[in-house]
Amino acid sequence: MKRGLSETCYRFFVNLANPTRLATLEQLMKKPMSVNELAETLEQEQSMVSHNLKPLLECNFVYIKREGKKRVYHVNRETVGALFKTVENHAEKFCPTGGKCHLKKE
Amino acid sequence: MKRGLSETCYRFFVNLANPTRLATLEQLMKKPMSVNELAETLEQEQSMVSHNLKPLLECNFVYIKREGKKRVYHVNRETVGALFKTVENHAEKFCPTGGKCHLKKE
DNA sequence: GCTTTATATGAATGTTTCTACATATGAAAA
DNA sequence: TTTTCATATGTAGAAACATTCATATAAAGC
Repeated sequence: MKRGLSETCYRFFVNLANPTRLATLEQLMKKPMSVNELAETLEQEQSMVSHNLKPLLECNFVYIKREGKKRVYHVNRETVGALFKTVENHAEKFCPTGGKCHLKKE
Repeated sequence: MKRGLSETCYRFFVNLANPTRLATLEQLMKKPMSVNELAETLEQEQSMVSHNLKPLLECNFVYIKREGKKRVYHVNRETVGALFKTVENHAEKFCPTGGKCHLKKE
């Protein structure tokens, strides 16, 4: 198959196409957090959060700063901010349901 | 799990996290095309292209204009252009491999 | 050096998603 | 109104992913 930019895009979007990782990014947009803080906030197990932080880190959607024993995760605002803005705009303008189309699934 | 905007984002990104669909969008950024034209360009089967156009259509990443017997697909430039720009920028600035990290997989 | 705390990793399981092939639909042309 | 062209849909098997629980690592404080 012909692949240009889209080959780069693929890993990028695969990484984002996960509810835990998206929720993680969303929380980190509010403020930087440690793994356990994230686990509490997201109401997920710590191992789950760790597993999902790994690919986010590899693609530099997040980065770490050590603080004592903790590893505080920060979001890459430039990229993630732009993405979220694009999604919001798209949902507003192009989704008749205002981005709630996933509810169809039920 | 806590979900806000990220719930909207999820379907959005799941839709994009597919090589055929991304390649489709990439080609449609060059020019509008019919299904068979896309199939040829992408070197994929027509049924495969159709299958993958469906979710893109549902989320309004693309839209159709009839032309005779053909259904010509157009890309939503506002959204897809913004996304591709964000990915390109991210790859340039934040990916040490220039977005070629997927090659690691081999 | 030992213990504790914080985080990461491994592996098994179940679920989702992709792909391919076969077939159906539907509009236009004849 | 039959044929043909263009596209869409159904479905089964394979592949990829997510999730969970168990366990490993690694740094900090003692």
